[in-house]
Amino acid sequence: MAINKEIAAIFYAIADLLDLQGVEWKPIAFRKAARTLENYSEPMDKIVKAKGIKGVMELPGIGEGIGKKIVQYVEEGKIDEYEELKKEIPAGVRLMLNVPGMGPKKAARLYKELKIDSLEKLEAFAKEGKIRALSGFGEKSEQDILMGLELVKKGQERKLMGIILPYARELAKKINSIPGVQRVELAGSLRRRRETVKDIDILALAKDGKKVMDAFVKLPDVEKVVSKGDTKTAVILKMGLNCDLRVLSPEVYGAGLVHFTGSKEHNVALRMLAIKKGMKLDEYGLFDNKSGKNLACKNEEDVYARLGMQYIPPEMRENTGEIELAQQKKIPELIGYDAIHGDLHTHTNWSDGANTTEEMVVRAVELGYDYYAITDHSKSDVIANGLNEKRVKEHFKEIDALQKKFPQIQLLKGAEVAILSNGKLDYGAETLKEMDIVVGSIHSGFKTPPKEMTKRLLTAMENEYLTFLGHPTGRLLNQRNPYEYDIEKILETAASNRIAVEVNAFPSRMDFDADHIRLALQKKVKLVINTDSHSTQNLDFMEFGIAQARRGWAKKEDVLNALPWKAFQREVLR
DNA sequence: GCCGTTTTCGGCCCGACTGTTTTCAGTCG
Ligand SMILES: Nc1nc2c(ncn2[C@H]2C[C@H](O)[C@@H](COP(=O)(O)OP(=O)(O)OP(=O)(O)O)O2)c(=O)[nH]1
Ligand SMILES: [Mg+2]
Ligand SMILES: [Mg+2]
Ligand SMILES: [Zn+2]
Repeated sequence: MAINKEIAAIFYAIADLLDLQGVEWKPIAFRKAARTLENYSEPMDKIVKAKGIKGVMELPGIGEGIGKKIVQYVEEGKIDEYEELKKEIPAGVRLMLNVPGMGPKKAARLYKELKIDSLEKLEAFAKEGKIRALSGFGEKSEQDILMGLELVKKGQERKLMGIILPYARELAKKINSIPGVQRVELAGSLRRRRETVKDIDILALAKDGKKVMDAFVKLPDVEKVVSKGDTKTAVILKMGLNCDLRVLSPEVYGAGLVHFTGSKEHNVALRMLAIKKGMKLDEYGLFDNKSGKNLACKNEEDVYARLGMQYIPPEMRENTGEIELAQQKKIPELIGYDAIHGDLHTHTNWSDGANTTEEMVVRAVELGYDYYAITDHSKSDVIANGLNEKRVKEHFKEIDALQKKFPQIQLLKGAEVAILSNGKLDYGAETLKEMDIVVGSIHSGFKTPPKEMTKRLLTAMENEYLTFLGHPTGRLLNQRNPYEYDIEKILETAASNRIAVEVNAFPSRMDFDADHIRLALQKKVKLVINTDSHSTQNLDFMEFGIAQARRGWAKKEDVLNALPWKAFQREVLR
């Protein structure tokens, strides 16, 4: 897992360095391989050990050349070509690529012709007006570089989708009320519901693009205009993110939305498919090469259909096999956004939640849930004000009383029980047996070596009371890496012990991720989708968890809390 | 460097916007 990310990072670096050397095509190949590794949930060392180079060459975009490099990294912890490239090009030159507007061609020229090999030198040269001496560079280029350097210093990290989506919806409404705008859609990674987003991409349909753009850049949300045309405008928003607005004519809604939803890799794959079929695909339509006729542009369905494919839901558009599935008409019926009947991982102010149990239950009733589990922290999670056995009993008495008051919802007693370092659960059987839902979570010892961590989880999964593993990799987006263990082994055990795994919808968690979900489903492990709410507002996070499950190609049947109460009771509670 | 029911060689997505340009390369989405 971590090793895949390590190798991917090296491949991205190799791609950049080759780009700087003006090498053609190879950078694309290395980036494609890097992306394959990032999305692959089995660690490369395991594959190499089991099947050698043949094993890695089965993966898309990985052939003999790149395969050998993976094997070398697994065996020696380094890759020769990368070591060579690093000697040829100073690290600072690659960093210069982070400056917006600075690509490999410009960076290479600044390095070759002015010996600029660091961000500091770049700044100094720009300030002193020494860059304009180069043909093709001018005063404006120097200003752009200086402004770009400021952005690099700020260091923009990707933002949490769950935080940005509500804001983006509001912004979309404002754009929708610009005169002449007929329709607005969120696009890009937001529409695909990636767990993090770099920017907000919005598609607007209107006849007169220029008018819309003029009004758009005057919105109070806009801090600064980066570029502005009649059909494409990029701005920096006051809230800190960039926003790309694309305005297209309503007739090309479908082709435009396919294009602007992406992913890039999905688009490229679709376009190559079109080429094979004697057509051309862009944001204005799918065109027949011979007649030049626009064959499909109105709806997304039309575009896919004309390419011989089923409609592909946005959450699946990552070019990780969905195109082949759509060609075989085997796109799964993904779990719907209204399919969840109960939240199974929630907190109250008995531990570290902000609201009372009753306030949480009231909101759960409002959300229309059939059942609702209250799962506060266990005693070892002291910072989270975890409950000892005595307080658990008291809390459960309160829940019994609330059940009488709210007969329209089935309240489930539970706990998010710490999995201790020895793998034992934080409560004994006499406490656990009183519970309907037992969430097993790791909240300590994240750096435990993989072998021990695997054993720890296996021990926990021996516990007959365990219902599911909570936030199963423990990652915190932008903050903490996943803890490492043998995921395949754990999933196989989960399947045989009938223990589910969670898709945690909390915006900074979103854990499992899409690739782990797909692996879990391959192993016939059931999912539960929960908010891990610490307040009544948090209960609205459910849609993000469902999105994540859809990104992992989950169907309703794969998700335990998509079962209506009676079936849930029969199949899950014991 | 990868890949193949039209290819084992010769392709590899395609268009918008900008700056420095007299006709377009570079970057980006
Ligand atoms: N055909 C094509 N489409 C692209 C390319 N780059 C981007 N797009 C399309 C698909 C993207 O989803 C969409 C928005 O671009 P972004 O750079 O904002 O990427 P995206 O939103 O997918 O991810 P992000 O979270 O912003 O990094 O534009 C490209 O190189 N070719
Ligand atoms: Mg985007
Ligand atoms: Mg964008
Ligand atoms: Zn929790």
